[in-house]
Amino acid sequence: MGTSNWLDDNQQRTWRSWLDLHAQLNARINRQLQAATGLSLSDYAILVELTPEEAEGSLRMFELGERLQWEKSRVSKQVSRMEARNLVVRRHCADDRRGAFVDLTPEGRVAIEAAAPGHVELVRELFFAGLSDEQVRQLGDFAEGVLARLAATD
Amino acid sequence: MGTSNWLDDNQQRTWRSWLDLHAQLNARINRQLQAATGLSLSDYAILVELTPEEAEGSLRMFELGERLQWEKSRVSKQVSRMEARNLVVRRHCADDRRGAFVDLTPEGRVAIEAAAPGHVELVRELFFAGLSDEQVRQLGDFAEGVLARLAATD
DNA sequence: GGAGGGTTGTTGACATGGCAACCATCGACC
DNA sequence: GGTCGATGGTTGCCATGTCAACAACCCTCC
Repeated sequence: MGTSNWLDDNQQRTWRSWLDLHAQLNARINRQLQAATGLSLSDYAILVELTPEEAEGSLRMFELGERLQWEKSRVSKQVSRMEARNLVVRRHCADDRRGAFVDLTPEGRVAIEAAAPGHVELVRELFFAGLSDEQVRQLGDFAEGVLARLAATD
Repeated sequence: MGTSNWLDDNQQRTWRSWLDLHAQLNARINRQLQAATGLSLSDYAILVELTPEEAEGSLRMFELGERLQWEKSRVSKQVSRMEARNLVVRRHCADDRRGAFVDLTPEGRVAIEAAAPGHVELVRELFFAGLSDEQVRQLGDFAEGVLARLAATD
């Protein structure tokens, strides 16, 4: 238990706007993405994981789960939905017969490449506007600090 | 369209950890709250709005919606769920026969008062740990800045 | 005084996410 | 080579949130 048992006004204000910020920003980005490309943020997240060169358009389910920090059931359902829309395909894994790969389809690649510029633009415009490199770094440090504490307390 | 069409490494890292942070922190806080008190974050949010003195334990539906920036259907359903658990009650509004008040019940007040300390403690521990007043202020300014931009672009 | 447009709130259909139970398989160890 | 705990993945159930349609009511303006 800390010294004081409450948040001071400053913290209160920051916490409130922080919560608010997340809700608003998320909603806005989701809507933009949905309207412009038909993708949800979750679709986008999966596709982003599958595009880097080292992934070669293919990852195991559990790898997706680890990278995104998603529950395995969430990954499974998300992939099912995306498979139904031809954005990805499941492929059996020879080494481990329980396992499954998720492959990016050509349609999936087209979709992410079409979606990325507008999405990134919006993020830059709303989130990074007017921040100096130094401020961006501080924000990143802060976020990583909290994440570290989250991981530490498990 | 900005000069560059992508995020630099610094921004990339910050954006990633920001997204991650939110997902993790939210999940953690929700679990703690749920486990310790049986309340969800949404329950908590509603109760918090109803407790300040100026509210006197009673607000109109639409006021709740405005303060929390929630869709009206979300408010409606959330209140229904909470009413079923005796945390709040709906009350007819005499002035406007379409309207409804939401009143905090004694059970609701007990619940929020029991939940608050542990919740706040966790927030302080995870989020504010090690931040100076000045850093807290900067964080708040940043959040409010983004919110202002969100509001401005509507 | 009533027509029309904006509010307030509810509902239903649907998409999403968490949790727990489950199945199949793997791998280590005896 | 069989047993057992851990791992990878799917499924069902439930809670939550969005959107669109609706119903009831308010208010303004003619």
